[in-house]
Amino acid sequence: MSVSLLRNTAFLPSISLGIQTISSAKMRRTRSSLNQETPSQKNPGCDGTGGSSVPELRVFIRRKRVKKTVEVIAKEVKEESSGKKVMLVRLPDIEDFSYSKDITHPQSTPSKTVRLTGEKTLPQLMQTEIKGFSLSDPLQPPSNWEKVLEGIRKMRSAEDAPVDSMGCEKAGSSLPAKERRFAVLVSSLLSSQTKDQVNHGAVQRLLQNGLLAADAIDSANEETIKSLIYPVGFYTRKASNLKKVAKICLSKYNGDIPSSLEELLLLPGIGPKMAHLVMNVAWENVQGICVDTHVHRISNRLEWVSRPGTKQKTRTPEETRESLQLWLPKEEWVPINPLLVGFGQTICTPLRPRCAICTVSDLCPSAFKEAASPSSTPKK
DNA sequence: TTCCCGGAGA
DNA sequence: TCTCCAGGAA
Repeated sequence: MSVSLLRNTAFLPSISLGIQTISSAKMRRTRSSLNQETPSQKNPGCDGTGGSSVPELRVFIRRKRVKKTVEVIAKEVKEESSGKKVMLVRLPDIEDFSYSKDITHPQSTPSKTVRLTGEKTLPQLMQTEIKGFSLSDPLQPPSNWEKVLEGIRKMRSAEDAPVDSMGCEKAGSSLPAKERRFAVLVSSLLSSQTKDQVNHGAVQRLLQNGLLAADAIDSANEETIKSLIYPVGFYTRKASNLKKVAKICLSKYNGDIPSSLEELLLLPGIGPKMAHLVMNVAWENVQGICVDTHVHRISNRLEWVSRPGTKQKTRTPEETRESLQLWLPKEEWVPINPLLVGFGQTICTPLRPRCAICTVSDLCPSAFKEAASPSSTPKK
């Protein structure tokens, strides 16, 4: 729930804050590492309830890329007319506001997106924030990220990786819009856990056999589909998923594909990575960064992402996506995937990365920390 | 966390 | 011959 809220509000003009509870000890560490006074220290007379029952929250404002650690000075639980219980918290120096957090589902604790319940407009909130908190500690993008990206771009333009020519965005590019979208969906479904060249061949065979449309797949024999898509990874399961997806597209979307992230995720065999890819490519609607294993690995090696409130590496591609989206400018959300995938296939490989031939190794915190490849030439 | 599949590369 | 890759599902 919090995730979809976050997605829906992150780039709208509505006021949306990310808040996560962190422990007092962690908070103290954060503070001392930043060597700064807290807002409550500046304003000790606040009428907070104090005591250990008041959680400390980390607050950041997405649109301004500002992150500050503050203490909550008051907390109360209110029940709304709908029956939903909401925790209202008050933050120091922003006394006009309260922030609410849905506590009806207490199991979803680590990271919350909450809505402002006050009546201030966004510019007014910004003024308050800027007045209340110094901007000396904004949620900064990682240092030199633009240099790193530029360096990777240059390395990538110098050679070809499989992703350059075989990506799913090429699927059915000559088809009418609806068929093209379905082709993108099929290509995405098949391409997961599969070398791109293999996937490309499978999509071509489906196309040549007139099986790149929902109705055709729905009426086709599963064994036929299976033999056509072989040897993509997990072809048995994918043939079965393809049939199910075709049936759903036919019955619910008139042969077209779902146009929202949430509906795409309901399709069997479509997870977060592919759902974002399909939104980007088929609908040209960027809902989030398409994070696969390469983007996940490289973002962590560069220390571009971390688990919320910590410096630890992210553990899943989804965590990486959320962390990356906090600072990466939206115009980079689409290009970052092919860029890092290609880089990850040729140079920043999972095993024995080729740091010796990487031109941004001097900017990479992880350079030369893993066993290097005996060969200095990248594989194709 | 483990399994799924087939191919690539150590 | 063995290990690794790759994303989703259970």
